[in-house]
Amino acid sequence: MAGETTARRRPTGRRAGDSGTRDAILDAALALFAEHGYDGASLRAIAGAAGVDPALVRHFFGDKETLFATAVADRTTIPLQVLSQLGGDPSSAGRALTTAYLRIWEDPATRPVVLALVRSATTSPRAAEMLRDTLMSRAADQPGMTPERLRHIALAAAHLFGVAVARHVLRARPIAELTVEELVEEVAPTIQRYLTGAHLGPAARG
Amino acid sequence: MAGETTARRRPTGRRAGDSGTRDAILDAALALFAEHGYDGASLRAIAGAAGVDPALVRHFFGDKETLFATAVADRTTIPLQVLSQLGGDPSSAGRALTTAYLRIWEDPATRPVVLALVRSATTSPRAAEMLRDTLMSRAADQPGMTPERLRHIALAAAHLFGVAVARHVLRARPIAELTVEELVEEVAPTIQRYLTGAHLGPAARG
DNA sequence: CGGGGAATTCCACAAGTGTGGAGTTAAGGT
DNA sequence: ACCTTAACTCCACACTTGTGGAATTCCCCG
Repeated sequence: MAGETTARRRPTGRRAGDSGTRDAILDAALALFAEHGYDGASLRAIAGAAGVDPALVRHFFGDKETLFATAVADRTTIPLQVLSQLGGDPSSAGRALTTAYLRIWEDPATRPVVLALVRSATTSPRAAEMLRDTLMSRAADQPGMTPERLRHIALAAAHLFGVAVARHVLRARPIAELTVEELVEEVAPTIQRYLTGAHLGPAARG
Repeated sequence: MAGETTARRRPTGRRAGDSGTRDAILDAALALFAEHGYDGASLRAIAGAAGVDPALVRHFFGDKETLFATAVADRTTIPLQVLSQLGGDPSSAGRALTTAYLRIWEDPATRPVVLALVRSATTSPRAAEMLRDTLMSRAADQPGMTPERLRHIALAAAHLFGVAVARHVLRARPIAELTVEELVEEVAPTIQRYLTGAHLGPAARG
C-alpha cells in the first residue's frame, strides 16, 4: 500500500493549524471574477485555484452570489477613496479626482476589484448595482448636494469610467499605451471643468 | 389518431415557400446577445425565440462565434456613421459627433448591436475587438491622421462611451434620466474641445 | 480526556451547454 | 419526371455547471 504512484488525493477532514483557506478562496475568487466575470468564473475553477474542494466554497459562502459579494465588494474601500477627493481644494479637485480614479485601476490591490465589477456588471444586474455604487460613486448621498452639482460629478465619473474601460478592458490604442501621467495630463483639465460647472459651451449662453 | 391533444411537434422537412427563417434567427440572436451577452445567450434560447430547432442554427451558421459575428457585426454600418462625423465643419464637429454617437444607443435599430457588443466585450476578446473597431472607431486608418489628433479623438470616444454605458447599461442616475438633448448640451462642448485640441489646462502651459 | 462543532473531502444529481449525425420534406434545374 | 441541393427536425453525446448529502479529520472547550 505504500506504493501510491501518482494518483494522490487530498486527505479528507480538517487540516492542522490555521490553514487560512477561507482567505485563499476569496483571493482566488476575486482573481477569477476579475479575469472572466461572474458567469465565466466557475466555482470549480475558483476552488481549484485555491487548492481546495469545490464543496468547501459552498460550506463557507453558501451560494455563488454571496461569494461574489464577499470577495469583491466587502473587501474594498474604493468608494471612500473616490469620494474623499471631492472634498478638498476646489481648484485642484479635478486633478486629484482624476489621479485617484485612475490609480485604482493601476494598483494591483484594487485593480481586480474594479475589473471583476466591470466584467460582471454587463450581464448581472446585481453587479451593475455594485459598480454604480463603487465607481459612479454614491455622490448623491453627500450633504449639501444639488442636482446640478450631482449631474456634473456624474459626467466627470462617466468620462473617467470610459477612459478606464477603454484602457484596461478594451485595451484600445492609444489610450492603453499612454502612461498614467500622460493620461492625467490630458483628462484632468476636463474633469476640473466638469466639477466647477465650467464645461458648458457658447451655445448655452445664447 | 386524429386526437393529438396539445403535444404538437413541428413538422420535419423543408417548409413551403420562402420562410425567412435565416433572418428570424439573426434577429433573435441579436436580441438575445444584446440582453444577455455572448455567453448568456444560449443557442437553444436563440432557436426557441426564432421558433426553430437548435440544429437549424448550426446548419446555417456553423458555430456560435460565426453566428455572433454575422448577427452583430456584419449587419451594421455604425463605424461609418461615427467616422463620417469627423469630416465635416470643424467648428460644429463636437456637437455632430456627440449627437450621432448618442443616437446610436437610442435608435431601436442600432441599439441592440452596441448592447450586444458591450455585454460580450467584457468576457470575449473577440467581441472586445469588434467593439474597439465599432465604437472606439477606426480613426487610426484615416488619411492624414497624426498621433496627436488620434489621441484627442480617442479621448472623445472614451468619454462618449463612458456616458453611453453609464446611461444604458449601468442605468446610473442622473445620466440615465436626462433627455438626449440635455445630455448633448452637457457633453458636446467638451467633445468639441477634445476634437480641436483645446482641452489642455493651464498647467500644460507652464 | 471526551465531545460538540468546524473544516475538509468525495460522490451524486439534475439541469443546461455546444456540437454532431441521421433522417424527412420541399425547391430548382435539367 | 428525376435528382441534387437546401431547409428542417429529432435524438444523442460528452461536458460543465451550481447545488446538496454524507463521511472524515481536527480544534477547542469543559
